Amino acid sequence: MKRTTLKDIAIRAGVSITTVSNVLNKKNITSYSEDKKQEILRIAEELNYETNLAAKALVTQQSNMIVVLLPPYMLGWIQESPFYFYLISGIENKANTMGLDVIIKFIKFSETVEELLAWAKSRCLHGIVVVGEINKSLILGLNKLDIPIALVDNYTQFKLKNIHYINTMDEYGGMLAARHLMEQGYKRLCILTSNITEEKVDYHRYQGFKKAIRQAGYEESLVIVNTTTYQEGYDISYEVKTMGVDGAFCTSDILAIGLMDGLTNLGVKIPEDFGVIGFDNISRSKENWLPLTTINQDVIKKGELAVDTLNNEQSWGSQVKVSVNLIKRQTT
Amino acid sequence: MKRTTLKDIAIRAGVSITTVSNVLNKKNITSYSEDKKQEILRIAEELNYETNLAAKALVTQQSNMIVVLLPPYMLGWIQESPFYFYLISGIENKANTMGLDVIIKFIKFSETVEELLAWAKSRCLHGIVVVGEINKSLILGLNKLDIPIALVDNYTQFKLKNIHYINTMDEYGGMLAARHLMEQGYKRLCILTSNITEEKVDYHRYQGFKKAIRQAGYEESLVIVNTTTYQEGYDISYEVKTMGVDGAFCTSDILAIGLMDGLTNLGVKIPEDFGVIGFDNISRSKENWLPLTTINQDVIKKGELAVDTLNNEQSWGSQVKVSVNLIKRQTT
DNA sequence: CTGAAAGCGCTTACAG
DNA sequence: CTGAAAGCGCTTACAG
Repeated sequence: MKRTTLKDIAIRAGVSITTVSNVLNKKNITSYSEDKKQEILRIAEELNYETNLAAKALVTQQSNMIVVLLPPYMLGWIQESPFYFYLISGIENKANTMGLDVIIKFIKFSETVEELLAWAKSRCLHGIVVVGEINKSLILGLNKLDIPIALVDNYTQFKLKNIHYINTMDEYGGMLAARHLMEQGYKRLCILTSNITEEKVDYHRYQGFKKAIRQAGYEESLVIVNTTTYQEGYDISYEVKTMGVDGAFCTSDILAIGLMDGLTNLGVKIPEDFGVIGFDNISRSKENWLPLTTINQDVIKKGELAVDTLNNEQSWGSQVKVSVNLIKRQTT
Repeated sequence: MKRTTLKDIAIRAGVSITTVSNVLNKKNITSYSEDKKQEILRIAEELNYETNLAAKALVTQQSNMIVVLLPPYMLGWIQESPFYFYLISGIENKANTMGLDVIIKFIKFSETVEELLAWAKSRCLHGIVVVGEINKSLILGLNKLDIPIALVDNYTQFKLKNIHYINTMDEYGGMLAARHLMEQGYKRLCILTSNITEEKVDYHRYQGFKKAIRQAGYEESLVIVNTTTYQEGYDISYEVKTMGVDGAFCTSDILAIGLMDGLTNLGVKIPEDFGVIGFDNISRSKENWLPLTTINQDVIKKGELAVDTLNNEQSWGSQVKVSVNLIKRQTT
């Protein structure tokens, strides 16, 4: 079953390939008679014509594909929540409305920057969405390809052509969390976070939390975990219990749930004796034996925004920030 | 920055494009002198050459891309677990080792079969992986494209060229669940499942469960839920409690966890008074306030197998079945 | 207003 | 052993 080409249609319609291409691509072209246009459309339909996108890509130098690059640590994390799946669905959804397809690529630990760049180059991508923290030289390398890049949840500060940032109001979220805990009467607060360096999302959540606490004249304790996972939260619960604090802000929901299960197991009553608040509002935070108070962010929207900014030259080097809000449930 | 082409290399090396193409593509071609080969490779490297995959696709009629098609109901489900994200990572991982890229596509409710077929046709796909239940006419339509299709967790029975099935040993898993419940001393068992029709995964889990129960001379009760979600499990718990049963097999882990939280909330003691077993072994079943006994399946492997079978003409129309095993935790 | 022709970058018979 | 040439299916100046 050979596929129909423009030539087939042209022959059948008794016109040139140029004409067929024009009619098919430029919906409101006026230079052809309505009759001729209808006839060509009819034949295309009849012959079941579909553009060969590879051919189109070759001549236009544009593949109509974007790629979502997921850093290696992501595979360990998806275990924790379908969070990034939502992000991807947002990306895919928006991309589709723009006639773009999305390739998904999990970066392997064994993959070198060069290999990745070679790959990206060969695909003539329309854009790249990078999720989370990623090798800086990779960003710089990708940037040399001269195609738009959207960095989601990434706090590097490249003020470059083609580079866009999509973030959450992490700092504000941290403040909301601190204020809520204080409002609920908790007095000795701690924050559980992963290693904090300036370029991490958790750092900004921590900064907001700290500011609000200090403003109120309180002190905060800092607890560093390796990764913000259920297991880490659970395992650290004994330490937290013995610290003499009565409230905790965890930089991810799954960490908060682990902590809360651990504390409960140690006989700590939540929310009576101890308040817990998370961040993200993953579905599990609601669907849990004790629904979790958390900071909500719209991750699907983040995905959509990422695709949007790709074509927006105005936003080169600048950050788009998605808003957050507090969702009070039963752990505070 | 114009990209390097074969022509650029050919000129620099003083050979023909054909020669360059041959050297670059056929690693162990012998017809050229080692010196010349090295020289061409060196120049390619120096000029930072990368194949233009669009051009290659055009001439070979093959894009080196596969697509993962996710049915519309999937978006509601991912909420429940990162289960399908794992599947995709398995697919992506295997595909990458074969030099294939994977496009991800969430089918929208508003999308017609025709639109989908038109899209698939235009992309010159190397293969299609379909996840879950999907419109039969879509399968048939895709099949007309004459490219390999792997159906994962799909129980239709098309014995056609290019059609492959990847399933789990669902029936056997159901049997394991029933036997385990009985061994643990539970006597009046029920199964919670979504609507059971022959072409659904849950149907087969139910069949296995029923068989084992009947073999043992017991009777089973059947509880139908709309979707196998946490909320449904939680909401049905009162009904289950009043049914006079002392054990339940839920066809998904998340449903089991919902049921168990609901029952616990009603004062039912698990596992003392009531046993619960799930299916899938999602990460949450382990990382839970009360770890869930469940039937484990290797979903990453399923993804890898799906890609594998794509190129295997032997398996047209036949089913590959991934094994399962019981994981005893604290709910039985 | 319409179409012949060049060209996108590659692969692959085929001729020398 | 090597390369000129055709061709994959499309778009787009440009000429008539």
